[in-house]
Amino acid sequence: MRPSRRDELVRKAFHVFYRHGFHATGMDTLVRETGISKTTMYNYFSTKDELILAVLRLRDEEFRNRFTRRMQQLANTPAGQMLALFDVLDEWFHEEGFCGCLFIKAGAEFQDHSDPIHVQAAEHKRVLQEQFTAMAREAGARDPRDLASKLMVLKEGAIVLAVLGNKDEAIRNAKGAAQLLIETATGQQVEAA
Amino acid sequence: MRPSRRDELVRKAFHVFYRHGFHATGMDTLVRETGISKTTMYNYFSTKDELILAVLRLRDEEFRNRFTRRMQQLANTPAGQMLALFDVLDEWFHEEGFCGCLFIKAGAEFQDHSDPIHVQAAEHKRVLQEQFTAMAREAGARDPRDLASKLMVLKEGAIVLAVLGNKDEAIRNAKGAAQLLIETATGQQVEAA
DNA sequence: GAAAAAGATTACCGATCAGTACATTTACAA
DNA sequence: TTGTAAATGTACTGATCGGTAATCTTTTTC
Repeated sequence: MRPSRRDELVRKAFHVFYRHGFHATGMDTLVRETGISKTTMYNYFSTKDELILAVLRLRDEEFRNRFTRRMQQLANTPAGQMLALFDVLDEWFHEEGFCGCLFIKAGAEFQDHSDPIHVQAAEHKRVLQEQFTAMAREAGARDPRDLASKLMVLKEGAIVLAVLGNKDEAIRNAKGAAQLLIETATGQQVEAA
Repeated sequence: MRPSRRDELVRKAFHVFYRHGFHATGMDTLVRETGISKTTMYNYFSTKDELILAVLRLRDEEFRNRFTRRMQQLANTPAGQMLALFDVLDEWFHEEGFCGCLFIKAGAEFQDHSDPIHVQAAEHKRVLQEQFTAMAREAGARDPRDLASKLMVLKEGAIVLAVLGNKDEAIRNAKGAAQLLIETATGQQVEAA
């Protein structure tokens, strides 16, 4: 049981689900796009939902790792790193193939709150918010959870409007609002990169 | 050609699409849920996509009417009315059957930017932002479009986190951030209702 | 080099997909 | 009362849905 083949499936399935949606993508489409036979898929995952869950888990880990690492690269101070979230978002928005947040899509397509896929999507947001809360605490915010939650609101809003509106306007306004919030919450000036 | 029957179809189709998604809802499901025969449906709309477009148009009009009217009811000053957006959102979040924004879902399920359904969803956000811009101008904001866009970001973010996280936390933080933004942009104090 | 594990191939299952054909019923207007 | 159009029920199309079974080929492992 090589893990590489399974990872390859999950990674390619992510791209198809991300671009075309979960319900709109059939297993036969995945066979065609990935070149992996259906038998092999169902050896690794007994249902389509389990494959989707595996895709969400992989994306969750990679997405959070990438964002936190890049935020730390772009600024020195904790407060600056929080603001840099919106520069990382900016980079992401302008990548080729960007079409929104996989977890927002998952939450939208699997609305039932008891559905494991919905739960997994919600979990991603919860963990991310906890990471932001830790950063806000480091930055000396009066109410770290409060600041982190407000930045989360700005982040999700920016993503939605990047898809349905103007990327640059969305990120500019989200970042502007974030700067005001961070400065108000920490009492320190933060320079926009 | 009575318009009431067609409206009834669109209205009931909205509820099913809203709750279960577009791709996940088949035309046979709509027949079962609405009690309207498939033949009648295809008399009014020649494709499923056209029905979806009609649903979006109806929802767009009713949603914007309701929100602007309720915002005006809840506050007297223009600035207060803008902040009241988040009280109206709060009411909406706690309605039975709330499960997010139909236009965010439409934009997520129909990702192609040239798809008429995606265009229609984006148009809803654009018109709403124009309405907010007019209100921000009335409220004396230095840069009305800037304030309106920032409030849009907060609104969309609150909706996403109301679905995938905690409704009360989302609305509390969005409103708190909005108050700071409105006061900064207009230079006047705004009381939270 | 042989056993065994993994993958591919192909064909298939019943159910559902969007959409259509057609004959029947309802409702309203002349 | 009759003519007409809207609305209906039923049955159907070919395609696709998620998932399975059996057979064959490749790769790994001892």
